[in-house]
Amino acid sequence: MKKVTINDIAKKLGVTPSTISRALADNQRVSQATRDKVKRMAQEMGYQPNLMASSLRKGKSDLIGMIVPRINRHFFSNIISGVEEILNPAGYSLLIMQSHEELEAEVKAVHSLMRNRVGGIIISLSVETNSFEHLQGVVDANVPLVQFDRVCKNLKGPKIVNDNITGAYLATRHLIQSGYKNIAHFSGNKMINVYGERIIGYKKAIAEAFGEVDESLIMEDIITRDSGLETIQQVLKEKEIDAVFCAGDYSAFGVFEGLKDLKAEFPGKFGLVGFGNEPFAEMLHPSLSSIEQDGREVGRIAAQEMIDAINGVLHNIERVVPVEFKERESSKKININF
Amino acid sequence: MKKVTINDIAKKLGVTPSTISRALADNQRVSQATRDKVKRMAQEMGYQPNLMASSLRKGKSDLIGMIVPRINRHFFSNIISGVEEILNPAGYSLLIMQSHEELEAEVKAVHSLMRNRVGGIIISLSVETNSFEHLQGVVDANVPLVQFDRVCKNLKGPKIVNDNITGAYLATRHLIQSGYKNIAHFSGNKMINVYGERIIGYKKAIAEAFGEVDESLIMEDIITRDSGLETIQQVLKEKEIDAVFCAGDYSAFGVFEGLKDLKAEFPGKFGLVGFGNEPFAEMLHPSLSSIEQDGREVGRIAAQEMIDAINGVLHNIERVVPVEFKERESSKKININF
DNA sequence: GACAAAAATACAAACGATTGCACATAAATA
DNA sequence: TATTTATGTGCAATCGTTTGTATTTTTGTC
Repeated sequence: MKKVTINDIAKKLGVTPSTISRALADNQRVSQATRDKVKRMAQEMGYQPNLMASSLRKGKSDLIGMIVPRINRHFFSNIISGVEEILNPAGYSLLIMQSHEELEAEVKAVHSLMRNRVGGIIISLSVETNSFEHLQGVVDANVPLVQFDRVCKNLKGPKIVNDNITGAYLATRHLIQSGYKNIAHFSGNKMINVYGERIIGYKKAIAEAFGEVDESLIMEDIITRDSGLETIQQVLKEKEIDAVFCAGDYSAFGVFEGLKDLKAEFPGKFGLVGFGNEPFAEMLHPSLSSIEQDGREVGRIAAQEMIDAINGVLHNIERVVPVEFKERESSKKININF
Repeated sequence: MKKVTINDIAKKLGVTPSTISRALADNQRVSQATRDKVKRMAQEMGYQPNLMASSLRKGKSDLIGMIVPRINRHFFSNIISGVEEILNPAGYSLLIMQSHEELEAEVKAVHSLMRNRVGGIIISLSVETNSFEHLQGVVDANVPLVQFDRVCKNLKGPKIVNDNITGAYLATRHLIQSGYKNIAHFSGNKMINVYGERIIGYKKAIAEAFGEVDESLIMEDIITRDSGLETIQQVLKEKEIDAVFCAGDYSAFGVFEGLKDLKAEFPGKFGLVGFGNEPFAEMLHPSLSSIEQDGREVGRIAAQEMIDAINGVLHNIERVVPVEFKERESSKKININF
């Protein structure tokens, strides 16, 4: 029941462990005949290399750490799939941790990954993350750090982000073209790149159409369903708005619920667009217009950047992945009743 | 930039590495004074233990492998969270892999985890899995194997499953109590425990109410949205049914779409219940009745069983986690029009 | 102050693989 | 035949910890 090692094979074949090691690695220094013999025997004995020993000796592991806010977000689970798609065939395995949007958990996760001597870390920051020593530590330890989606520009290394500006611009422009005039934007914390960029896109579209932007229509820290619901209820009492562009689908759903509760004429008199295109977006009635982010592609690029970095080519660039506007019922043309 | 090891600390403090090792492990054999001194120095030097070296020496790792069909299923991502909740504080990390419902990927994942010398494997089988050598290999290698949800009864070790029979029974009984008489069941592959059990629950409720079961109303291999949609369209042409109990929410959503397309009077003349309570279930209009599975709890139990197994107490039992029926609009009382 | 018992630390061998260097055999050249 | 040059293997150290055993130091007792 004991695990078979390279030494067991060596003994069986009457050669030394070093020959076995080389044979299995297809090293030219051992003859083809021996290589075949060794491989056959390894197979037969059910040998599985001990990657811990190997990594320890080689000083690098084939484990890649990945930290995401939560894995049950459509976008993040797609990214994970994209990363796996590239990394697994290349012989790497993923050590996945969730930060649950908390800085403390993120710091712990980073340390845990470092203790496990991962070959690199792929991360999307938690909303809480406002200090970066834990990540600077990764960089300083010479462990490749690839960031995606929610990134910190001050940290060296590749950053893969969505085209948030264009996405927000398209969403807002579409609402404008549908006839809506007073479009609010429910955003997140604008210090976080993704939300900051979406605000820029929103403003660009508004400015283009109406000349100036009413800053009071931009509301921060509304990314959950509950806050979306509460805010729309509040806002409709105070302001004259006829559409909302939400920086996330969950808050958009909160708005959606609020509108239904208030028996608003929606869609038709009120427009709504989300961001992220969660699976439920198209299932709603009316279906929710949203911005689709290509998570798989983000993941694939992140993985490729990681492999490059491991091989010594660390690109200090930001790669922008295009997004797509999904037009659905929630933002359809305004009903003009004379 | 070099990683600091216990040898570095030892040299700095003028003691041997073994003392450092013991001090950090709070071993009684080293004096309290030395322990404090060592810990302070370790902290100061930014020491992070090399878990690969440690695992190699100890012959066991703190990495736990986890294989799920897909992480973007609400149920599975909840389970992962539940597992993390128990395992992370206990000092273990999760190596997560997806089988994407394919046997080949599952086998590869198992081998990859074994090469990484994980301390144990927590798995839910792919739908394709009909041979079990890869898992028998895990058991034979004395690596704890904890199964959940989709399990193989022939493999030794803990199995954590939902109360599928009761869930299906409740769902079906509710449709009956709502006045529906011809209730079809869209199932999966009945060789898989979860689907087989749901069929049993369905039959039990039907038999209890109507005396006998019309086997032709049980349709297999319908777990995707597309197959749900196609099947309902087909079935409604051929049979007189007024309700469907689906073994999953995705197929239920397919049925949902089909009913809308056909402009069926739904709900009211047609009842529908799903299984799994995906987040979208309550967002639909009409909202979808479903069976809520407590994924977190399943995960917590699986993790606890894993810890027990690692500590030498491998329970060869099946633990059944209760489910909850979520009554919503899609299964509301039938409209009787005289 | 001598001596046993207890406490603290040191020594050294593992864990399983990798790899620079040395060594042997065989083939090629002088 | 002697000598060089490939070619294939073996030797032994190493990666960073852990841990059984040996050794030293401290403490306590008479």
